[in-house]
Amino acid sequence: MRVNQLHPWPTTVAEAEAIQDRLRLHVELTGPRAFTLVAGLDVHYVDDERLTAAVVVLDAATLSVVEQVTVPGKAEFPYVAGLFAFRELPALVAALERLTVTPDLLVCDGYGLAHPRGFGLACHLGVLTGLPALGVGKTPFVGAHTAPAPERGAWTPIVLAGATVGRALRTRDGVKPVYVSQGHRIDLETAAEQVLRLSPRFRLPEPIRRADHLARHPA
DNA sequence: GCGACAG
DNA sequence: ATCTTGTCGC
Repeated sequence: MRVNQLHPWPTTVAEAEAIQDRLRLHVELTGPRAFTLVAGLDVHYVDDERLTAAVVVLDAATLSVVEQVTVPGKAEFPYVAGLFAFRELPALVAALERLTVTPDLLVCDGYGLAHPRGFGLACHLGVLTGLPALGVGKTPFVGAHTAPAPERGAWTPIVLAGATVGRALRTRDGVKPVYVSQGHRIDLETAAEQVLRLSPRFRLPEPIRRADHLARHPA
């Protein structure tokens, strides 16, 4: 698939934050409610410099693999919480560009709106590609929330500065929740619904599990 | 001011 | 992210 050209790459924290503040204005919080091709994205670090980006496209109805791609790369920015996307974005974009199919939805490993400046990795990837995107975090990051009930499907809002920016969502009975937030062109209800539907068996959505596995064991 | 801080 | 054992439960 085709991805818009990357903006000039930041060298400093201030430049990176300025890019987030500018691109944030392009985020759309509503979009399609159903999808046919869902992509999971993840990165595995070989060492402090080198990494492997993986994208796996699944049939949304059957969860079977339609296409998968890995791309070697390097971390393009130091790790700074809140600027995490700048490490992995170039490699993830390169992987997306190698896809012969265009997914309907990007399921990203990390946050979207639930971010200090409201522009996490899922928003960034969504805006660059123009595709609906959502973020799934494994640990709480920003905002306040209470623990959801222990049953699969239970959820509580994540609130930041008085606004709801995501949901703590239980995808398995008695297992730690995941943290869902909107990336681009999707509403929160749909994002949470998709994460639950894509996680029929394990805590993490199948697209992310597949991408994680592929990134660790490149083809 | 200090510590904590998505992956 | 990663370094890491055994243990419990499906």
